[in-house]
Amino acid sequence: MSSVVRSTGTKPGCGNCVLRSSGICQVLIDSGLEAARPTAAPIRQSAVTANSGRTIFRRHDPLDRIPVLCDGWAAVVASLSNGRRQILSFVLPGEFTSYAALFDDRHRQPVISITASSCRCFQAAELKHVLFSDAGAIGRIGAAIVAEKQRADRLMVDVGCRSATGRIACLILDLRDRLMERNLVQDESFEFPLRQTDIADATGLTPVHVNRVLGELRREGLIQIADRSIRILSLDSLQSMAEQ
Amino acid sequence: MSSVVRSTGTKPGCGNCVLRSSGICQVLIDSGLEAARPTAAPIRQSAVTANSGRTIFRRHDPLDRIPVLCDGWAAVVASLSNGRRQILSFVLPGEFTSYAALFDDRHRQPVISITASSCRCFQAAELKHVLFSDAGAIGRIGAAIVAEKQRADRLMVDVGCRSATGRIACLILDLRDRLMERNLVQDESFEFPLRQTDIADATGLTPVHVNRVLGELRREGLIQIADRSIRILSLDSLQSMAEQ
DNA sequence: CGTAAAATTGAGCTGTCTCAATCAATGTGG
DNA sequence: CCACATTGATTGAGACAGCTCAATTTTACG
Repeated sequence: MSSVVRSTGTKPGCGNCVLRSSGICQVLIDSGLEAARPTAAPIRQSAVTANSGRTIFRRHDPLDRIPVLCDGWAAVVASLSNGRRQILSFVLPGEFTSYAALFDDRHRQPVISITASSCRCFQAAELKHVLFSDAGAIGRIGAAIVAEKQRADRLMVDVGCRSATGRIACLILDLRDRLMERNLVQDESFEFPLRQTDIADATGLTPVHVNRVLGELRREGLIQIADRSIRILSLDSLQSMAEQ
Repeated sequence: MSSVVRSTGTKPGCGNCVLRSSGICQVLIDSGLEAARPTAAPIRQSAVTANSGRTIFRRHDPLDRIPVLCDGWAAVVASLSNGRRQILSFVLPGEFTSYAALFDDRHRQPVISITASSCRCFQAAELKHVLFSDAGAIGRIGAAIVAEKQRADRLMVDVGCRSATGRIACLILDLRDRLMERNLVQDESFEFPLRQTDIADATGLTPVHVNRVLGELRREGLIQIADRSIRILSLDSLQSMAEQ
């Protein structure tokens, strides 16, 4: 079972940390967690790293430290008694697992690592104090909460209303857009470490069916997947498939 | 298209308003919007009423006034270009359409009335000032945000992982639980004004199929629907159907 | 090089959808 | 107060998207 997680004390140790390039990051930086506030005492923090496919946080784990994903991809999942899983959201570098964490005292859903990943875990009380005492930060957090809500709504619409092809195309395009904001898309190509079972769990489909749809998209020359990354060969076509 | 809405100026005029019996209501009351704070200036507010099946708020309508549903049921919906609709949430008396409204400047999704309904619309700036300046209120709002998120996650899991019967059973049980908190369930019977198309749009199913499933549940003696209300005849059985 | 995990492919099945018709309930205007 | 119109519920028959089970190939990795 091994929620094998290695805590490295108070040394963050984010390797090629992309925190700086994200929206949240701006909130944290502007709030003075980083260089912008070198003289003030930094918020106490610890680090957590995990290999791929591990449980980083369990359901009901206390949220006295609020994690921000530094490196790697993670996912918030919910499991059902009938054995099925639903991926509620993918967490990209520089993101909170959910903004609800800022208002909660424990994780409501397990968080798993898609790739090897590392988090910074900020002392909850101190983080909230910094974030909520600055009007500018509150505004940015509000915007981020709204963005998270919109993403969740979009996923809901996808799974509720779209065909298998549409759901998968939407997922790819959604990830593309999010990574684009972070400058992690080059020439319509970006990291794509998801297993087909992950896609299945996120879209409410079967791994076998995901495979067939991806094969179809590949055969039609819309996408190319290799080496844990994807290239969109025909954005227009993919967007029109996403409508369905 | 008639987003036919009648604004009644600054007189609330909630008939048999159940605002007091809800969780949010407590926030508002405790924050001094009502009797608890009779001497201070009340937050300026207006009222909006709508017949059933109308658009109460359109996408992109400004959120300079934040609505709280006083009477009736409403729903937040998203429509797709392919003609399908997804109901993102049902709004019960005493609830915000979404807590994201507190951080946003306009409605992101249309809100429609399921039954004839009425809202109080609080001046956004004043409401936020009252809510965010009181530590106790912030705590309660945080709890409500978490609860809303959990409900959205649960819906996501339902639509992503469950059979048609499971989704419908979950929907019924979810509404029951929410109404129970407000003391609106008597003897396992409660108001249930949803059309079968509403259930279909909320569960990602077809109205025809919803009809067949409801018929099955009725024939098996689990539920009884009549007169816009429902009675759960066998809670245990319904809960076990909900697992699927 | 060997083993395990992931991807791929095939064949058959079924839950849900589509199309279409009928019936019941609820207004609505004359 | 009735004839009619409209909306919602119900039922049937057939189609198909996506699922299940199972085998095979490819990839990743120690």
